[in-house]
Amino acid sequence: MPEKPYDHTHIELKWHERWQNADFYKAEENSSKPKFYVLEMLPYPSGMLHIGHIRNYSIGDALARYKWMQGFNVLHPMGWDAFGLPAENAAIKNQRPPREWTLDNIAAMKKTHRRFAFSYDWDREVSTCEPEYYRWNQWFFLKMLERGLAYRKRALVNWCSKCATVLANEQVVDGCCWRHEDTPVEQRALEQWFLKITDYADELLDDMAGLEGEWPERVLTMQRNWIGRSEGTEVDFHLEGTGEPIRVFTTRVDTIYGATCVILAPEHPLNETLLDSGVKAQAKAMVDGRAGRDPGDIDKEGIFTGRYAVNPYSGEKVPIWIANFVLMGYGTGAIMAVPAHDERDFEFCRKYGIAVRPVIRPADGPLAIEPGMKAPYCDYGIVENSGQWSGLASADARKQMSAHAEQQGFGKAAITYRLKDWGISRQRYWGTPIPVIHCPKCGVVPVPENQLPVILPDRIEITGAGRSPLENVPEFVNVTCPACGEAARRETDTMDTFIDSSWYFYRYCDAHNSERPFDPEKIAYWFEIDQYIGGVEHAILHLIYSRFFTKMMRDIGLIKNDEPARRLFTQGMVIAEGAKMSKSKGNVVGADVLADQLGADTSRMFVLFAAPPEKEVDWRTEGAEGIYRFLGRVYRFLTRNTPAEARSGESDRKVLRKLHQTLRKITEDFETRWHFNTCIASIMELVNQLYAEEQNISAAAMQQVLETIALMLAPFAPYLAQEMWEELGHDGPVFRHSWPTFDAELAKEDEAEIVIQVNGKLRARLSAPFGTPKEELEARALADEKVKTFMDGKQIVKIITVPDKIVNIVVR
RNA sequence: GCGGGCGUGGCGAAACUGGCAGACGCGCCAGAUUUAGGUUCUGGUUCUCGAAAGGGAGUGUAGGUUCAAGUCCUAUCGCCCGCACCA
Repeated sequence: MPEKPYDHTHIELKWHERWQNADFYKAEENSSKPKFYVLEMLPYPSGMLHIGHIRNYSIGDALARYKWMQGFNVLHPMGWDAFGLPAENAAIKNQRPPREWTLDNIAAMKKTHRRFAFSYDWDREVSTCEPEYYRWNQWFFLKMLERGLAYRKRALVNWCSKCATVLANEQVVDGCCWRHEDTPVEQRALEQWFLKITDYADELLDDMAGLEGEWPERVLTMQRNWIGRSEGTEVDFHLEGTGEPIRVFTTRVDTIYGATCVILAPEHPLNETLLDSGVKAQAKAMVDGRAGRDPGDIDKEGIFTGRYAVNPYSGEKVPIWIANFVLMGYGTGAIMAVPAHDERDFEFCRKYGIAVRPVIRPADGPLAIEPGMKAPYCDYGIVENSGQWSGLASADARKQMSAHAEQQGFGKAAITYRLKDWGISRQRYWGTPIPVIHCPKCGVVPVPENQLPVILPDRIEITGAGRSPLENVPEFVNVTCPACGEAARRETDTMDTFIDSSWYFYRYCDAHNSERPFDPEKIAYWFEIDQYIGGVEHAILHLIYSRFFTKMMRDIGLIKNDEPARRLFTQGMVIAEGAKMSKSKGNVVGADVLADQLGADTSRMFVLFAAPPEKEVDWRTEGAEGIYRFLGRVYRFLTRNTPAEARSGESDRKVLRKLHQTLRKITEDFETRWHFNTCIASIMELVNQLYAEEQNISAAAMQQVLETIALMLAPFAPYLAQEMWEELGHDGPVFRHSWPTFDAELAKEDEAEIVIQVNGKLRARLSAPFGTPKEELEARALADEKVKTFMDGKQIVKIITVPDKIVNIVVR
């Protein structure tokens, strides 16, 4: 048969239309099948088409198709995309989300998402921009409010002047906004809504033990650090004169006899009364000087307050300082400085001439007192010069001294977390409105459940003035109080969109439920997620929030699982122009162009071929032609060999062996490593061999090989695979066909190739049947002419033989 | 400073359990087809000595273990990521 040229545009358009119009790929759920849940992408309002996600698409996509062909029920949030239609498709490609939030852009976005949510044929979709999704976000909020898990307080918050909104701690990167990396975050005092994620700090930490081995170690470590649990003691020093307590937190109460001053954070509340106005200004300057700077670059600075505090253990009077290295956000915002045993305290006290007094000695040495010491001394050992605790080991002293503080009422053992409650108030237009009403008489009143969802007004003006644009919409703001009926104001803050992503994957299981967020029975069927795929960049934001939400939903009785995802895979990012490809940077052009020029199959497969999925890749398109060429080679080979011609078949054995070896490699890789780059390489090898043996393959073998190639390509290049499937005389979707099984016997080589080494260097090879005895292999090796020349005049010391593999002759 | 990871051709990479380093692709070189270019097909392509056969060296660097090391161990240099005055 004459071959046809590979016309990707024709093929992709043809199947695009067929897939869109028919209910070709309608989800099919069968309780007798195993389930498999792939999640690889967050439904950010603007995230759908994001190039940074092309790797997710490709990985999760290929995996989902494979699992589907294996006979699993697959729930895949991208709906039909999972079964063929890539996001880079022309039909939706122009709906790139707007970068600047103008009214027009928001209108466009709503349109995009409406279309996205309703246009495809899979009934599990959900869009976080939809009113129904607002309803359930708000419903969760009210549940948390009932349980005291949501609360409002005036707090110093992170503020990005470019976003004109508040940011969560997790959204502050190097002191700057995560979306504007050059804009230092300011601190402002505002009334804010918080979720009490700290209630779950211990559980979030402890349950990580069960994720060990299933989640990347790196992610678990990051979460542990983020939660930052540390055990210590809270102790009240007393302000000299008034006796007012100054509570400090320390992990080393055993060193308290070495405390030579107390240091407060510059924003510590006590400063209000402690400092005169000149010093207050200096304290303010300290706070400002710290913003947006790398802690390593900031010199320690302090100011003596002129006041003193009394050590409750020793009764000693020590000076009170304020210093820029003490953080209000951690512990109590006040510390005792023990310069002899802490590096930072040491540096500070040396600078300001404050006494350094060791109280710990090594277990096997004396207490060293060197006036000119250059560094803090001996971490753990025996406590000395510490009243009744002298002579105890550090650890014992810590316990006993904590207990003492509690008995005497001036302190207690305490656990401190770095994790803070999650500030969710945003002054944006596009988040879920927080469903409460502020009534002058009744205070904060929740919106009754039957009035949900509170939806956003259409007519708004974006001011960027640092107040929610909703405040300028009277018909939104002015309401009557649900409790007393008097005039009241609606809350104008909206929720952090990380709320959406914290539970969206549950909603995928039951997207059209109008009674509840989802049906618990459906969740019980699908959850936990078997395999979650996402970028490392979510290690502490999304992946802590969603774990928190899961535990919260369990506690309100909706679900049974403690954790959202059993296994997590973090894929590498796509880097362009030295930076992570991201929608806020706008450096996301490449893949669209590539898909236009070479097609969706090529761009998808190219990304998979570039590197293993956990690795970062630099986005570059040189080399994409290689993939295009390969797909063309496959297609041309197919079309000139269908129907297959009658030929000798003398290469059948060889070709089928290669076929089954390839199939084995891909099958095993899908089960374990997902190194699709090598899968694709092995298909290329197979095709190269087909070209070489083309004239000697029988018709039956040809048909079998081509069908198997179509099936093997289906996860990677769905359009071409589908086209091949049709050319080979099959109806229906190629994904409906089960994944082919490899035959280990057919994959086996006839003979083993034995490598002959002399002193570890390759000198010859020979072929021998599998299982040839050692002695025979050695005899044949020694008889080899080449080997003889290298042994010439030397003594054989020993011979190491690994059957079917290697003979190493050691000579001297 | 603490924690994690990575260093392999001109480039992306492969080598999964210690057993042939560089699969596969890009790029480059040559040949065939073509009026030519492009496409396609075939062959070559780590470095180095050699006309060739063939030899030698080679996985950041220096040691070590082993019959055998890209892979294991020790030290060291470089790069990347995360955390960080966290008391």
